[in-house]
This record gives sequence, structure tokens and C-alpha cells, in this order.
Amino acid sequence: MDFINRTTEEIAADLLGVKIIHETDDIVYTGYIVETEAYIGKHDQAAHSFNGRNTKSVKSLYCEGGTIYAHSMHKQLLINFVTQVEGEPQGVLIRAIEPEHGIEQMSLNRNGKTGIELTNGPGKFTQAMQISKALDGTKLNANCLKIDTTNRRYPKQIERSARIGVPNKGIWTDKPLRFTVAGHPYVSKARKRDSLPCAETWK
DNA sequence: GTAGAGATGTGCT
DNA sequence: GCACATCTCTACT
Repeated sequence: MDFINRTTEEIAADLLGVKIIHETDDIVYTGYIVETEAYIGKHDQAAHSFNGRNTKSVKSLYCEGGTIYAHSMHKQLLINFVTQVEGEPQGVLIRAIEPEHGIEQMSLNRNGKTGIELTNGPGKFTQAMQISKALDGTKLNANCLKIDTTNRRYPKQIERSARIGVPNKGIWTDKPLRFTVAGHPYVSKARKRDSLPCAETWK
């Protein structure tokens, strides 16, 4: 996976279907990415790095591509993969996954929830997979959080739409920087009548 | 199942 | 104090 020599939008689209792996002491969680959002650094009013903002909490965004940026929000934890070269603060937010291994433990982590409620939101899948803020600033595949681009899947169809939870940000509110696997039931805010069985959304 | 309000913690101002 | 890249619950269809 090349996190540097492509635009952040291309990377966000290519991450759909990639296998994400989190190894803990007791169990290994895996799943497939089904929803991402691109944040385009200094020019993007919705990005934490807008206008070159560089405070302690966003400094991971300024690292080189492949670094993990973890940000807490309303008691939740959100995970981004940093893109581009060092000093260019762009990244891809991981919003939802289809769980594969460790589902029973995910259900316990999620207070007994089952089905799509396990991982169909950015704060939900981090809770289900027990991802911790300690990963902020570390690199992908260097520690317990990894991606597998060999045993990955490929979406039949990719859908673009405006990003979620980004109001009043001028033209950036409506920009189609959100990428989803078309029809996938684990995509956040999806209507159930619009979704297909998981197996039918992959090539 | 859907829509809307309230609850929350962290970090910046 | 306030703004948030959110979640959950309640009330209603």
C-alpha cells in the first residue's frame, strides 16, 4: 500500500476492502474496511490540520504516510491513516468495517450488541476492536495494528458522498470525499432497505 | 425503523 | 467555557 505517491482521495478509495488486523494479548481481531473519508490537510476546513494548525494533539498528522493518527471525540476514539510526505497533514479516516475474526469478543466489548451495530461507525469499530489511543503516532504494521493488502477484497462498486458530521464548512461540507462499498450493510447511517448481503458487495 | 435530543470527555481559547 | 470527524436512547410510525 503506497501512502505517499498518490492523492489522498485515491488512497481512501483503495483502502476499501483492505483487511485490518488488531492483535491483543488474548485475541486477534480482523475485519474489512467498508467506509473511509479523506481529509485534505491545510486547505480543508473540516480537517483538524486546517490552515496549518499544528497543536500537540494533531502532530501525528504531520508525520509521513503510514502513520496512525488517533483522535478522541465525545468519549470515542477515531482512527486515521496518515497520507503524503512528512509535513503535509493529510489523512484518511476509517469509519466502518465488516468484522471477520473475534466477533464474539467484539460483542462483549460493545456491551452485548450484535450484527451491524458492532462496527458500523467510527467510534464503534474502535471500541469493538479494543483499539487504544496509545497507537497515536505509531506506524501501521509496526505494532499491533496492521493492514493486509494481499488477502484483501475488492468492492464491486464504490460510492462517493459528502462526509458525515461536517456542517458549516463552506464548499468542504458538500465535497464528495466519503468513500463507501456500495450497498454494504456495515456502512454507517445506511438505510437497511438499501443494503445488500455482504457477499454481494465484493468482486 | 426512523428521527431527534441529550449525554459525554478532551483539548483549545 | 465551548466546540467537536459521535453514540445511545426515547418516542413515534
